[in-house]
Amino acid sequence: MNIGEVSKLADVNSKMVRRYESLGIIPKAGRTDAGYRQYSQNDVHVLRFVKRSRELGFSMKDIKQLVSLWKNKSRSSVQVKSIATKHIDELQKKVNEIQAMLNTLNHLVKNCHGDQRPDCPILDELNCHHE
Amino acid sequence: MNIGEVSKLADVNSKMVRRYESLGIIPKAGRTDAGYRQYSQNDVHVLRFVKRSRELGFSMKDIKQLVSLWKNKSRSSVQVKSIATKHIDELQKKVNEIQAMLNTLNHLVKNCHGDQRPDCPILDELNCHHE
DNA sequence: CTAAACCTTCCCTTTATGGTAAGGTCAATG
DNA sequence: CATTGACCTTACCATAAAGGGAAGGTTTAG
Repeated sequence: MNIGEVSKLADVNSKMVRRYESLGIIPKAGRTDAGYRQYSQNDVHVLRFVKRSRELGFSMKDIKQLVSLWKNKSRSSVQVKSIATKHIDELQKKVNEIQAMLNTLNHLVKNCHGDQRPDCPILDELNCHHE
Repeated sequence: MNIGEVSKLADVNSKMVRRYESLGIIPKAGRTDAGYRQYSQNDVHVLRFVKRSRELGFSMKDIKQLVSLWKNKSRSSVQVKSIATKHIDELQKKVNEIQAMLNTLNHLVKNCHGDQRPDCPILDELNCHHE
């Protein structure tokens, strides 16, 4: 099948299919005489794996490794687990950072009357009185 | 003072000082005959405001508006509040997304024995059995 | 044969933060 | 005076992920 069909079946934009190929995440597709990429049902399978990994926030770099491990039947699960654990740590760190911002912002917004008057605790805080 | 000093005082990389200028977040600095940018204590103040805003995760676009409102003494606090509220919504949405990823990932990792054996619930999940 | 639908590669855009290169300026020191 | 080192300038490149759009070749249906 052509790239358009594999793209539809895997629900991955064809632009991204080409990109995954250029990044080495999926193997280089065979070509017709005219240069059109050709795909099989198995490629749909791989692309869905990639898509699901992206939905879980894995980086392209991690996904490349995950696909490789997935294909390698003699892998050890500890390798996979360590990639996932590292990713969890990064996500947790990001959540903590954003949550800290939210705590501050929610506090500021609660104290801002939000009317036509110019005085504003939000700007006051940004103004770094505390430094 | 030169860009190096204002950069140190505001704790903003001089690269970023130039960038903020090019984005119109801070006014264009005056120049010496040799072309060196010149800054005053007030510029330190503005840069600290920008830095604090970045720490709270505001986008450059938002910060441009916030600085403008901050300087405009006839602003109404409702304008500031609406920028902050929109930002809170975006951050909250991001936290929810990441938290959903974390829930899934934590579950998967808990069920993966993580040893030398090849069978791995993490890869099984990514494999989209459920679709 | 032509027009639509599909494919190709290449460059551009976004967001924020920098690295690096190539070169001009300034101040201190020998 | 000349050199050296610290500082400044602009300009281009890189990151990460997902595409938009151009310019052009191919295929298929009418």
